[in-house]
Amino acid sequence: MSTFVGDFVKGVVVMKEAKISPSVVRRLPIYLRHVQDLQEAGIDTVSSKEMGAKLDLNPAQIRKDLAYFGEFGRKGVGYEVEYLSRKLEQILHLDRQIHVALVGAGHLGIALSNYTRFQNECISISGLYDRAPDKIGTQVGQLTVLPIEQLESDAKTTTFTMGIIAVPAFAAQEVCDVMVRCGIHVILNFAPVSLKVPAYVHVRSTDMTTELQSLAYYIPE
Amino acid sequence: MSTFVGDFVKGVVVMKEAKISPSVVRRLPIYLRHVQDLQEAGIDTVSSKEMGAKLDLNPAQIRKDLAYFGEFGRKGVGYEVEYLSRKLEQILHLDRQIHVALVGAGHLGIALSNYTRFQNECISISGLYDRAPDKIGTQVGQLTVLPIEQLESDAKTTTFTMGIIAVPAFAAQEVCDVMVRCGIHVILNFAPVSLKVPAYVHVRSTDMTTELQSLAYYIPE
DNA sequence: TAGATTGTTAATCGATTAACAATC
DNA sequence: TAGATTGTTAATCGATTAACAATC
Repeated sequence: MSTFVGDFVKGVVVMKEAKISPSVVRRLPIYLRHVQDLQEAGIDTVSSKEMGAKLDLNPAQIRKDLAYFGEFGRKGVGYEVEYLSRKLEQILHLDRQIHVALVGAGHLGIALSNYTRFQNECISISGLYDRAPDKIGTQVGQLTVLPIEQLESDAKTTTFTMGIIAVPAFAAQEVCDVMVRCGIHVILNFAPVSLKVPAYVHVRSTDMTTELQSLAYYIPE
Repeated sequence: MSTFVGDFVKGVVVMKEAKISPSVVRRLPIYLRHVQDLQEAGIDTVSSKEMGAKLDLNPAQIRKDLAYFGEFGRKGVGYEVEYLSRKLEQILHLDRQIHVALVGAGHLGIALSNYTRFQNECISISGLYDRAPDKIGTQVGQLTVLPIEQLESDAKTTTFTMGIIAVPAFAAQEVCDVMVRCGIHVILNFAPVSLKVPAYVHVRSTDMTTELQSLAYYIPE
């Protein structure tokens, strides 16, 4: 059973799913990939113990994570691989096409657009934008780099559900604002700035420099 | 004052710095970047309150994080920007040259090697390796793609202190093993596998697909 | 039936935030 | 001096792990 919390909105009880913690959500794709691998290998049942050993995670944590979304396993048996895979896809919204708007056609942007093209069927970069005149019009895979001004009008015909920001720090907030105006409420930001967004927008920031610098801490003397 | 823990090794008291939590370490580069920005803007003092507002972090957290490493601030005044910047560089080992071995000259590898070249002075990709014969010998920036077999011998002349794995999942563990044999004890892994390493090796794994898929969870219905 | 494994509650561990004495 | 801000302890919050009844 999933956990529910009741909410009162203007006298009407609105049932809303309990907020799942970010740490749990970030593990879901790891589970998904693993059961997909198992599926390909023709294995049709897996226990939390086996998954834990392979993924280097605590079996109790895996069971607890999955149990937030339903009762997917069978006691004494484990999880049916195909069923779990399908359920995880549903939970992660990977059962539909996800159109991503990518702004920034520099090295990183190009790598990202090539990368996602090969890795995901359902997540695809559907628009690649930049500001630099020398980049606009160039071809990246099957995409043509478009002027950033065009994003807002494109968003009227293509339903972008995710945005990726791959521009320099100074331009990131502006790009972010455009995305929010376009109705993009989920954003992956590679610029080293903390973006200001309305509460309903979900931003994750990550950047190479921060990553490398924090790892440098662990270099032995 | 930094916190110390005493350890008994063969009857001799060895003072060892208390292990700093990963969450703290990951915030340090964010502080560093901010004070570097302030320095460039000619500002010479900053309070935890001001930093918190800008970086979207709790001021108490910033003070506590910094206090693990020493008393860097002045009560009633704040932190001296230049001093804090220098201290953070020391803590993160960014006061020395860091040679990175990058394995995998695909789109991601190329983007990374271009990226780090522009962003960091002290962290530099000093060797770029791949297995594919059609990639070996090609030029990426000022680097020539070398055969992966050469990494072990190169490691005898260049002291690689970090490794980046940008190869497909199936090849990642093997590359990781080579790095560990080369004395590389800090590894950033972009392949979607959980790598098995000896306890003294520090690995951080991140990958685009997992990142995008977990974000997809937040797409509104 | 006996062994295995889930779903879930309770216990533990770790990280964040609040509060405040010390002091610039 | 009065106001500001640190460093640090205590309180809170959240995430992980252990334990176990239920049951396949």
